[in-house]
Amino acid sequence: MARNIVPRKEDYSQWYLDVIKTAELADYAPVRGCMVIRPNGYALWESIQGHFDEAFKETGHVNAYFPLLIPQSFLEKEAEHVEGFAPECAVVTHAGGEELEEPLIIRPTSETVIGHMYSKWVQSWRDLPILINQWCNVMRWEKRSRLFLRTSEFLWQEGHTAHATSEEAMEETLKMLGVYRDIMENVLGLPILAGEKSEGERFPGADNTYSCEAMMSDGKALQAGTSHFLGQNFARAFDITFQNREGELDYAWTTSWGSSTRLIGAIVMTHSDDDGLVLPPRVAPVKAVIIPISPDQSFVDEKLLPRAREAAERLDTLLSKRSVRVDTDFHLRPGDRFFANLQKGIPLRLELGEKEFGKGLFQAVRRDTGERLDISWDQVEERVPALLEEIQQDLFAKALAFREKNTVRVGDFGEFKEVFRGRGGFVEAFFAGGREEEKTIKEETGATARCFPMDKEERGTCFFTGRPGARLAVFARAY
RNA sequence: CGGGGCGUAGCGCAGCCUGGUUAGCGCGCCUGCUUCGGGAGCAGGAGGUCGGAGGUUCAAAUCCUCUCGCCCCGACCA
Repeated sequence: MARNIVPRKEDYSQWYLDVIKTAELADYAPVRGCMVIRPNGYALWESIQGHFDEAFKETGHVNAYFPLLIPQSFLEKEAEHVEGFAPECAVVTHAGGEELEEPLIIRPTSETVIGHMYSKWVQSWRDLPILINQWCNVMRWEKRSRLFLRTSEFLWQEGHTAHATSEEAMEETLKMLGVYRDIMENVLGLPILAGEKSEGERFPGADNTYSCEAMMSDGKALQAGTSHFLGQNFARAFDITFQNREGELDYAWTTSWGSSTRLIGAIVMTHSDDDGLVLPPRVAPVKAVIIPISPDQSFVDEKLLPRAREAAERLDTLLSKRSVRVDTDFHLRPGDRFFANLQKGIPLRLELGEKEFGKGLFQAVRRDTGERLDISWDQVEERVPALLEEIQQDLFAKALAFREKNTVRVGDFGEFKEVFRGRGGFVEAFFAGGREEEKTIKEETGATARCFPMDKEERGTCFFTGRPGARLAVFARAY
């Protein structure tokens, strides 16, 4: 058992912080609420980025970069938007030794600047659609921060598109939600509940918000990505107009969608255990580590290392570059070496000691289950990728089974409250309430409506208002 | 922003109430020897303006005032 990590059952949030610390994903920055993403954490982010970026480009989007500073007046152009973001904005009032004529907001999101630019770029229906994404940092001043889940500055990706018709914009909104879901499930191993947000949880300025909701191993929900149908709200505010085929002037329809470094928190809280980080192979920057081990250093240098390096090279060409590491931390004792690799979440360890060398094999140890199995040298190229794939599938299946086990359907508020008096999890219930009802529910139980899942388009009697024909919603306490 | 707690070595803490040698302990770190297939043992060593400022006093980590910061619990949030 790890002695530098508090067990999950004892103190979940301390466990979360300990896992991040021992895996060296991040550290606290000198500025309150900010974090330093350490090399291991950043490599993970780069891996996540790579998968998303590829998918965005596959679906016709291009990358661009818009400025960090936004004129304060821009934010004020969309009433709901400013109301939603003003409390958490950091404002630059001085620069060059003088007070600025107009304060500049450090972007909490970029709808406004991008809207401003789109109005310049769009004149005709021929200029549409515009499909732009940007990778950047944003700042939302948080009262209470937690590494990766909620920090004042975070890294993310924000897609901003403009379309000629409402239908096309809605199609885009849902398409990107699907892209998120696909990568989150198939690469990050996070079972996703994709659906529409309730009125109270909607993005400020959006007509409709859709989200990907994941369940963490403490039963709480985490919003892993959002996709917004902005209607013509921002087009009106920023005058994004175009002449349509009929020669009439019309407002464009826009969307925006984002996912952030919060995903790293989601990965940690979905797969990790009391020994530390566990990473799904497809997202793990290092997928396997070969550990040559022997008290006899000359045997290591002459026999084990060459064998380890050769296997690593063969696997690298098969998997992806630099995805198989050879552990050369010989200054550490064996136990330390095993633990160091274990706690960093590397999916597969391949141990190569004198015993294995004599038999012409590696002893493979799965990070997720601890299961050991021998792999002979000539089968490495076949069995390692297969094993990694198996781990990927198993992690997803395990997370999905956990979510299902912790999801219950309730029919009235009494049952509802009962669930959240206990361990929580996801609660399915028909719901027809609005902002006020959501507020009451949150006050009494701590739970909020996460989404109306798209896979479950059922109707029934609202558990709270008793109205008929209510949509099925999922409630949970959320991060 | 309200309620509670805490700032002493890289980390975790003791000492403070009742002021008085050179401010301790554990982990970590450094050096050496022995170990080495599952977080080693022994020996030696480095490391502190006790969060900051002011005050009381012959004397302050300790008492007083102010201040800054952090953590936890609530309200707000990707």
